[in-house]
Amino acid sequence: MKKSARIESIMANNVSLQPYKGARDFYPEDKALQKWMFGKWRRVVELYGFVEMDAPILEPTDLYLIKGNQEIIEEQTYTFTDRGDRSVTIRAEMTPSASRMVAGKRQELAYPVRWYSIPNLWRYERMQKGRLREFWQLNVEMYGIESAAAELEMIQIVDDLFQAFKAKRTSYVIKLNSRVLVNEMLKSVGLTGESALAVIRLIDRIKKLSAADFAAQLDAITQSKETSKSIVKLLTVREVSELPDALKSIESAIKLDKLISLSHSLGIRNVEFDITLMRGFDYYTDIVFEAFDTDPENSRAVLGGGRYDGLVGQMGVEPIPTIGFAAGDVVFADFLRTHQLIPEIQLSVEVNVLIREEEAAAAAQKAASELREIGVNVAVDYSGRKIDKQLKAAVKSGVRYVLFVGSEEAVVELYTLKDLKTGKEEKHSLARIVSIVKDSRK
RNA sequence: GCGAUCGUAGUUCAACGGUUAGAACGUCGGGUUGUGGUUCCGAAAACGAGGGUUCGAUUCCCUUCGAUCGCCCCA
Repeated sequence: MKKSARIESIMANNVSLQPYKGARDFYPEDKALQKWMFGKWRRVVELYGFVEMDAPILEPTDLYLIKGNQEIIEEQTYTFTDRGDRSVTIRAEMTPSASRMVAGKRQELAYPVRWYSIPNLWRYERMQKGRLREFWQLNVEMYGIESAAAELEMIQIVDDLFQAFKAKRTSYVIKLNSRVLVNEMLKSVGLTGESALAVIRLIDRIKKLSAADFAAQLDAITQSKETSKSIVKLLTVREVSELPDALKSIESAIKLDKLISLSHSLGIRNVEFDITLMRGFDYYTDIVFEAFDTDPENSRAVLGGGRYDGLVGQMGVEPIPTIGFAAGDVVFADFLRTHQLIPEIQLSVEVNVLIREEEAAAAAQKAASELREIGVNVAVDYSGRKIDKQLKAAVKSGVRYVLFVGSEEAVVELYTLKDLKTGKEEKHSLARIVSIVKDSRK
């Protein structure tokens, strides 16, 4: 058999030890951190009755196209043709898959449906802080509730997600807005359709622009200094109550105001109205929200979402009111790091068995087996190195306990257990060792 | 897609248009030390890749790959 030129070239040059661009290798300590973070996410949403679901990592490209934005699909996703000549896309978000699944079983689901997932997603992007090509996302979606009770629950969950990591409320802020309100606001100054959309996209970037640049670009869209002026003035509003009467009396504005005051009364004081909050996609139908790190180090939204009542209906079935949000693992971890909320994380090995001399190998093996039977995670060092080397390696691995097994210990069935955290070591029976290790788990 | 900055042992850094590109920490082996520490001895280990200029390139130039940050976009 002949090797291809490509394989030969790869072998001559060695394969790269780097992970693919924008993707990460998860060494055990990285994976442990991820598991820890996801574990807390799961705990929070499950407390609210959300259940975990999942979907294929590959979907027909069509599924993503129904949302309309063809440009994004073409430029920002991994899309290719499979061997059966079908166009497929690696999932870049979870919402379409979840909507598809809801639509598919819409008659038999128990509403309200509360689903969550932590999928890995792929987007063909240029990297910058908080943005990679492969990332994980906590997706939380509730189907079938039209009232603002759903919005309030989402805000509570968002807050709890931060609270679960002991974040201070001064370190993050939850911003709220309404797309209906924004549309009405633009309509009130005579903007609709394309130009309204253009203004929305411009407002979305307002924090990146100087006041002069913003005004200039706004003028270019509105073609009227008067209109621009009114918009700029409206954008300075900080409270719903400061809006003009015609705007603050619309249903969405009232709902927004109520949501904010209810959140405050629940102790979530860091919820605020932000009329410049837009979110990139156009499918939001009313309330939108985002949570930000108050440290300017992390400028991207930690999470974001809103109400998109139209999405399930786009699968060709009756529409189902839906609200949801997603939190990215990269930005969330950045937030935790910035505020020093990541503790030292233990790997899953609990005991390292060190063998004093070759003759004790069988005894060590037996001790390890007995511990495993009772559910203790045990690794045995078979290297045959001197005991100090074995101990050093154990320390380096981060394991909490080491168990010394030599021929003498094997005879009396008392082993020396050393707690590497406290430095204490004592001789114990295996039964006693099990209870010590289990106690240490808390 | 565009722009800026940057690529030297595992890591953090050094040097240099010209012999074997240095160090620290880390790693591995060994000695001392009762089992992490101390200390001593020894070893492995790098110019991201490909072109070009040059007598000679790790150094200068180009391309490419990668990293970081920003723009665009951000589901």
